[in-house]
Amino acid sequence: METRYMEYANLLKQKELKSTPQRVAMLGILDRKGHADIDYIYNEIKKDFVSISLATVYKNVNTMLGAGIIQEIKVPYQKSKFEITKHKHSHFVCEKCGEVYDIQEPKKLDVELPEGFEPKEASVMIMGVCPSCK
Amino acid sequence: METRYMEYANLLKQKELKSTPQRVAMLGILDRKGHADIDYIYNEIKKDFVSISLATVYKNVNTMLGAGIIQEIKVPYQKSKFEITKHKHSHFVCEKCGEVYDIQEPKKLDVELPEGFEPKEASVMIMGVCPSCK
DNA sequence: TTTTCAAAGGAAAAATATTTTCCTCAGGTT
DNA sequence: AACCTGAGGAAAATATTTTTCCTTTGAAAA
Repeated sequence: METRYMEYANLLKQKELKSTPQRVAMLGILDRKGHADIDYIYNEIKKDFVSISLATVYKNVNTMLGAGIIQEIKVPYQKSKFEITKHKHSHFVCEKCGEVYDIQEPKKLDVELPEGFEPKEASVMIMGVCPSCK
Repeated sequence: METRYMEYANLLKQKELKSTPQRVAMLGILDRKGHADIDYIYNEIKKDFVSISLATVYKNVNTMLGAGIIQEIKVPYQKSKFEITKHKHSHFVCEKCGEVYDIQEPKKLDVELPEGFEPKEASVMIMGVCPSCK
């Protein structure tokens, strides 16, 4: 996965952020897990960076959110999860295990908006049971 | 609005919860505002119940959530808001003022789910600009 | 009505969660 | 190699939410 690390480093630099081992590791964790909350990221990264501070994880999450490198997903009944920004998509959340999955967004979505409402974008979330939990 | 208070009282009793003036007031605030976060509810209710504890607001929100009387709405970039449970609907969130509006849900929603995913329900949120902010 | 009792309210403390401060260190440029 | 700004770590400060403990009250029963 050497190449991946380089990708993350470049991604950070493109956004005018310093590429640090901690940030690269965080992106690696998010890439592998798909969707992770702060605690997951912190516990995972501690395996490689034993003395990393939780504050660093928070600070990097906020910085990378601000740069648009990652995005926050607010999930019902759970702490927010984060994912690396990619092509627009929707989410499926398993109500058994809580796992979040990316799914393709509906091709079209006709919502009836009252007069004067200007839609900019839509987000769709499906709750249900995932294959592993059936 | 006398009648409304009776409605709230009955609503609580139907769910086996004690009807207290504080709970009735909270429901009244939610009904009037539509969607409110903890701080809004607390600040509003303090006008009538000067010495109410923030803990009481939290406890009642959790209790009424558990009973299904109210529901939590996780809004991007904001603290969670709560609303009285009503017929199923979607939400429009104004990215300028943060206000949440109820809108009718899309008639149909065809999402392509990978094999093995069992959808139970969908939630749609539209971000955009509301009439007041245009 | 009065009595009764579990559940609710209030105050304060505790537990969680997140951000900030402050100082040292390191990434990336000169 | 030297420089400088931004990043990391530790700890403190804030913010948020829950719990504890004791008093009060809603509402059912007597």
